[in-house]
Amino acid sequence: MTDGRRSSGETRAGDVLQRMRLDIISCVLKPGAKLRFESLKDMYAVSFSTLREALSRLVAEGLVVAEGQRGFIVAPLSLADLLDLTDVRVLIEREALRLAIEKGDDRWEAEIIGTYHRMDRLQGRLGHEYYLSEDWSKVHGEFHYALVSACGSPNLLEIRQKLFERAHRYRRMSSQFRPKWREKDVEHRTIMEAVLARDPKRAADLIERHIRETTENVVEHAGHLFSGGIPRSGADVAAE
Amino acid sequence: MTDGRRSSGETRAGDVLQRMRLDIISCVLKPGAKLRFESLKDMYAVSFSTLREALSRLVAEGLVVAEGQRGFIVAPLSLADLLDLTDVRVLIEREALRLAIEKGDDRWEAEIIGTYHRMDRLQGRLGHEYYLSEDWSKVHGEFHYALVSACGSPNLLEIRQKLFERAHRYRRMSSQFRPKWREKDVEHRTIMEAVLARDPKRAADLIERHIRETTENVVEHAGHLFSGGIPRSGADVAAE
DNA sequence: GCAAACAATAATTTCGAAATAATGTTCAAT
DNA sequence: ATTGAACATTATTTCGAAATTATTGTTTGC
Repeated sequence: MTDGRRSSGETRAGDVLQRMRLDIISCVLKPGAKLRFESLKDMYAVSFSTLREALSRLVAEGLVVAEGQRGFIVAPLSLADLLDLTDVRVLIEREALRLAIEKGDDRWEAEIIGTYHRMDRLQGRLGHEYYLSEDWSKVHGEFHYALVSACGSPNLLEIRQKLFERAHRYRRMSSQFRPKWREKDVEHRTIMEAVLARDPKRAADLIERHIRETTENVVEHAGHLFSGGIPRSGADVAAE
Repeated sequence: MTDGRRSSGETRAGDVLQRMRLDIISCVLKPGAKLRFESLKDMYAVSFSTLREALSRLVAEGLVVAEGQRGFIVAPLSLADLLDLTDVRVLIEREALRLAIEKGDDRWEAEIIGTYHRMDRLQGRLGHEYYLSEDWSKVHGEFHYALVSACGSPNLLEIRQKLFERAHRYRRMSSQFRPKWREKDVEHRTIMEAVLARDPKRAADLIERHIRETTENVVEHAGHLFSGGIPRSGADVAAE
């Protein structure tokens, strides 16, 4: 074993999978970028087959695209995909939140309050550009997960998680253009309050607005980064 | 190349993936069964790595479960999973159908009528045990896909497809106990009529009933095949 | 007789070389 | 100058052996 930090019970391929997923979500590996095996082999210090396994799983997650027999690329971002993703996320998040509010117990409430607190404090510590921090993104993700975690549906949670991760790449695009993140902060608190007050309709409406406003932010501030209405990869643009 | 039938542009791993998926869905590979590499290597005539890639993708699709460093098993079926799957499918199918009815054009209508016709004729040819036929299952799947295909959301369609395939394994369980498939036949026609009449509410209600009744059928006729009512994985049980 | 430690076996997981497909280049013919 | 075929190069895909890890069976000490 070359890396002692590998968590027990995990295969090396699973380990690389997680690391690559984070790198794609955080755009270290850029959308549309070609994934050459030689580079990746150095980057993650594993062999062809192990890489291939990780890439294959990422394909099924929608973060990587397999191009026939021409290798793999990081799944491109496009306006069309963002808009579609947003609609599907709204559907899933609303339902998951509704169910969680219906079924959640004390422990669930505590987890929400806890993650919100951590997110809030970290935010204060990081200052006004907190949204650029990967640490904050992590806690932010945990907060949103906590909200719906009590929905009782493993399938819904799994689908939600994959969509959330894909959406993070778009969020990151707009974060570089300093959007109105202060408003987002208030939204998180408002959502939490509605959820803890067990108001499913209000909570669902708030989470929908939360998601849609973020999307609008991306379209407004970073929409010009997309080639057009047509979903095209960065590689395609570079090739012109 | 050992197999000339490999479709162009496809990798061998992708080919094995498809074949394994069909074998799992049709329960040639039985739920919970251990997937030993030696057997699979003979069965699909490929090497370790190629198999591993196909298995990895199936893990991400939820048809196979990776057990730490103890290999792979076919994803087990359980009552809890069936019930959860049913609820999520209802959510997705309703929305997809609503959108399709809103956006569908003439070509979409024609495709629905066409697949229904094929399904109906094949059924007549196959006689009263048509539901055991894999050919019929294929057309049946195409009919249900046709209904929602015009929804305009690639993400929704992809999620729906994966859930549909997973559900097929449960449908198959009950089909061996001769459920009331004749009623299903009438339902398909009724659903089609509601869809073509562009009645989203009625169509969504019908598709929901269609899905839920099939689930109830499975629970009633084949529920005893599940280990217990409690949703627990083999790993959880072993850990106690 | 039982349990723990150890050895033997059988499985999975990883590796890097070999095969295969895609891409880029040269060069002749129009 | 442009096209296209043949060749060279580069990258991916596949393979099977080697390393690692789990499982089974055996022995040893209590």
